[in-house]
Amino acid sequence: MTPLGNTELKSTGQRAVILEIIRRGGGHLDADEIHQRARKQLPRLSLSTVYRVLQKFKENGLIEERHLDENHHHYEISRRDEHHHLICSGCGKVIEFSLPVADIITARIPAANGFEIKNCEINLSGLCPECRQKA
Amino acid sequence: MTPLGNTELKSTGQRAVILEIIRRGGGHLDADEIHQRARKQLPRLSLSTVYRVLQKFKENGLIEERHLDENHHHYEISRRDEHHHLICSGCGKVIEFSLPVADIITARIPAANGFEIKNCEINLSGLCPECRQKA
DNA sequence: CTCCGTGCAAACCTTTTGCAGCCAC
DNA sequence: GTGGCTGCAAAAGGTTTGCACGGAG
Repeated sequence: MTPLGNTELKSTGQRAVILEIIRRGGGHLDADEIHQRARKQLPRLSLSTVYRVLQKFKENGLIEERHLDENHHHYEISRRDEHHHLICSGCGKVIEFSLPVADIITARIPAANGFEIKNCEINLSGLCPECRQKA
Repeated sequence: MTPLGNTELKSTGQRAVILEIIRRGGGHLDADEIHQRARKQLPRLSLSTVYRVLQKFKENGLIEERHLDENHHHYEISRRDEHHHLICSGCGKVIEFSLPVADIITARIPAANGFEIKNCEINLSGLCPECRQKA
């Protein structure tokens, strides 16, 4: 098999399946969901392999780890744009949006002067219009 | 003993000690650190009590839960202003700053229209000027 | 042939829960 | 006196690790 992306990772069936699932997953799958979906094709795939593969993918920049809630890690394919997620605590709907938060902070916060922001993640939750109406 | 704040919580020695530790803690203690510090005054205090007290304090708005890293919950005394944390991954230094992110998003993101943002937390990490120089 | 990758089981760590006794109100 | 609070121990849930085997390069 050909290598995964431009990485030095060995290309295996498990990795191909997992990467494809993440790609198709719309971006908000946790390890357990990935495992369950992957098992349909690879019934003997173990959860620890999923975790190890996710770790490797992350190290190699193929995917990014998100923390949409405080209990799980979620994974999505790496993208260029800085984007964030707004989650409805009523129905679980996820709204994605772009906002250069790091730039805004650098520009507006004197205390952040000279600080090199490497990682920026926003966790937002609230109620979407539909759920507000119900409440 | 007098009630804690204006809440309906029963006032106990354990709660007073824990609240005082959080107050003095500069705002970034996790449950285990709180437990260890509290034990100096209450050697028999159990970790589960710490968790239960934190839960109660949170429900009653006395403290807020933060997620400065993905592995632990951190706690700080509730404040009025929307403020966030910039963490140096080199030395662990925490820079606090105010920024009405929720307002910025509401104003700039059409997709967020009608969404009621209840909770907003930013996780930022990077390198402070000193650590940048060392690297 | 050599390592890296994998499955399995067990360990780990933070957080939660069940239960019996205790204390603030 | 009663219901909430506490300590202890055990469980839960997500994630990591040790080990021996197997497969990619």
